Amino acid sequence: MTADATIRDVAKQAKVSTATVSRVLNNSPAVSQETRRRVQEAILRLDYQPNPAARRLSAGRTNTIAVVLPLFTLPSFVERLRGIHDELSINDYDMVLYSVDTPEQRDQHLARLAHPSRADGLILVSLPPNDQQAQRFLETKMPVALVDAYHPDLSYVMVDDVEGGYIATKYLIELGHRKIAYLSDFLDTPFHPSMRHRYEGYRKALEEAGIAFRPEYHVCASHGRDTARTMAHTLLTLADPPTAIFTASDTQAIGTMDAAFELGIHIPKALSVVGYDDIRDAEYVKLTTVQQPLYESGNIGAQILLSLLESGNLTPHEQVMPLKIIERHTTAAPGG
Amino acid sequence: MTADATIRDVAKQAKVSTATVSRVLNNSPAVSQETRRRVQEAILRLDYQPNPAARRLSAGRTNTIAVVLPLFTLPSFVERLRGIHDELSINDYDMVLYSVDTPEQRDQHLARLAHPSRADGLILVSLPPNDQQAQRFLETKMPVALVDAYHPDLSYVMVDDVEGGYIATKYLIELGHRKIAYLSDFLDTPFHPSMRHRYEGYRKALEEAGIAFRPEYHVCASHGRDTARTMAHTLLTLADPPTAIFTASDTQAIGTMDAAFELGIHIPKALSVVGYDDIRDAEYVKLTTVQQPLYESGNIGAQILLSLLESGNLTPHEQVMPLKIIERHTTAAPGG
DNA sequence: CTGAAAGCGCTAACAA
DNA sequence: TTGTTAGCGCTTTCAG
Repeated sequence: MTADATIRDVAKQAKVSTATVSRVLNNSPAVSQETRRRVQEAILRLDYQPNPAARRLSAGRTNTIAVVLPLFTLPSFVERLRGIHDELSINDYDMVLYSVDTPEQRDQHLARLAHPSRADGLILVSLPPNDQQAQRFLETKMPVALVDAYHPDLSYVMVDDVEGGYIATKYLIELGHRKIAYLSDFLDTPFHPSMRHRYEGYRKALEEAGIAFRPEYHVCASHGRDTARTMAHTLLTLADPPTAIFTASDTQAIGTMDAAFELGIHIPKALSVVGYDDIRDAEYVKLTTVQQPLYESGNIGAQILLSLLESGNLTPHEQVMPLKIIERHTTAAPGG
Repeated sequence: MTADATIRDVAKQAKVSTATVSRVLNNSPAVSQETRRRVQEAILRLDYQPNPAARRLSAGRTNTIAVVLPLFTLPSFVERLRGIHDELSINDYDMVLYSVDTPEQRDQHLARLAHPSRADGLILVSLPPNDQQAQRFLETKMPVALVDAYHPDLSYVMVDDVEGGYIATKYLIELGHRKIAYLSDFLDTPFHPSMRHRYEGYRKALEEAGIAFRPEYHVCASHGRDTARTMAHTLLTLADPPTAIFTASDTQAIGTMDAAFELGIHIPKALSVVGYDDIRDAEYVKLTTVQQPLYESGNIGAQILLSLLESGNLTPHEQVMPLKIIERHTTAAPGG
């Protein structure tokens, strides 16, 4: 009742050796029914629980997966995390969380976590490692799965953001729009190559439709509803304003809607807006947007990692998740 | 470069004993400058990292805090979790997450986690343990902090929901309302005594102002925007409808706004609405609501737990966090 | 200030 | 099928 029972106490109680108790603990088939029963009874009676630290030290595996992700204030992280958690939990792995806010923190955590004594595997969410780090993982044989991040040498589950930019723009084109602007974050931000990809998709769809790209139709701003409002304002007060605006995020789409409202521009009659992400607010404001499977991405990332662990084989798995347009009420044919 | 360096390798390299390396690792003052330097150099050269499992086993502490919380799909959990994470991270504790969806899962996790070999301490978020579980924690001397949950024998950080119901109602009364309805979840749900508390606060404010409670002004529904809309509808089509509705959550407030919109009832001119929680959407829809400090609650919960660990003393700390009304645009004087 | 040595609680050969 | 035993890598007396 006081000090915790150890494997020795159980052995004594069941009148067997600790090795046998260990066998029962690990479901070894090489134990007779009767012995197994006695041991289990002793375990129950003593309320025995194996000491995880001892187990880890002895067995050389931690039964722990480290999950590293930035901020986790964005709704998308939560959903991804849930997907990861559920899969790990089913497979009886502990999930340790490391949140990263700066590149230095990222480097520091990744360096520490590259040691196999820390975790059996790593999941990096929205956090592409650099080449040196990837190399390190390979050298230390640390299994890694990237979720919403990419590195050529590692397993990943991602969305094709070029495709995302493409389908959003194409959707607008098919609606009849020709004057389509793109409002985004700055294209080359440290953690987010996706920003550039979406832009490329936008350009590609335009080109395919034979619509000339107009530089004044592409504006960048740091992320946020207010800055987006400002940028949208300049877009909408252009001499020849766009009839549709595609934004790199729902937050920016909402800022764009604010600007349209201020200027008395009716959505979707006079302006179509397409966002990206399908955050919760998107539903509330009836925003047409590009949706990616968040929960699934995390879940599949965890599955990939576990399969890596099981096979002991580090051949990278690559999984591209589908993206789709969710049509709501912020888009219509131009002038319609 | 291949197999991980151990403390012995470092000792050899630095030409000292493993005990000395251990001392350096643990910042023991009993090491000479020169020796310390040599050891640190060896550590660097070998890229040595102490094996956490070995450390835990030997030292008898895990350097890990387990955080148990339900669902974690609600935005409030994320904020609380961030608060917890930041504090633990600063103090160099690992945070292991357990998500709980059913009472059985809760019981199972809590039983396992009550063993000191699992974690140095526990934080339960929005998850009140039952008496037996609390008793267990006390017996096993497992330090526990409750965040947004209450048990008389354990440390906790909470909000006073009676107070919350009270200030919301009183705010409406001071605005001049006399016909104030309350729309809530069912009062007695397993994990949420807060529902009943808010109701009590509502009753108390009414009584204090000499306003008779009208049973038809109190409606309950399972949580959700749509069911809230339905219930608000019945409230608003009463022969003598309320001029203000206080809801037990922002989601329900938004459902209430939906109903008012359908019925052509202007907010705030013809109807005032006050929510509870201050979720992100609340800001978007300009909802007046009762706000509680989410990040801080988690942060302080972690602080309390760490102080429990340090002092080795399990005297419960009790922390009540302030609640406040955030005035936005869904409230006004009646008929105003 | 430093080292030798005894564990921490478990697993996994290896024997029997 | 079961037991004996040697570690896993570290911390911590206890001597010196």
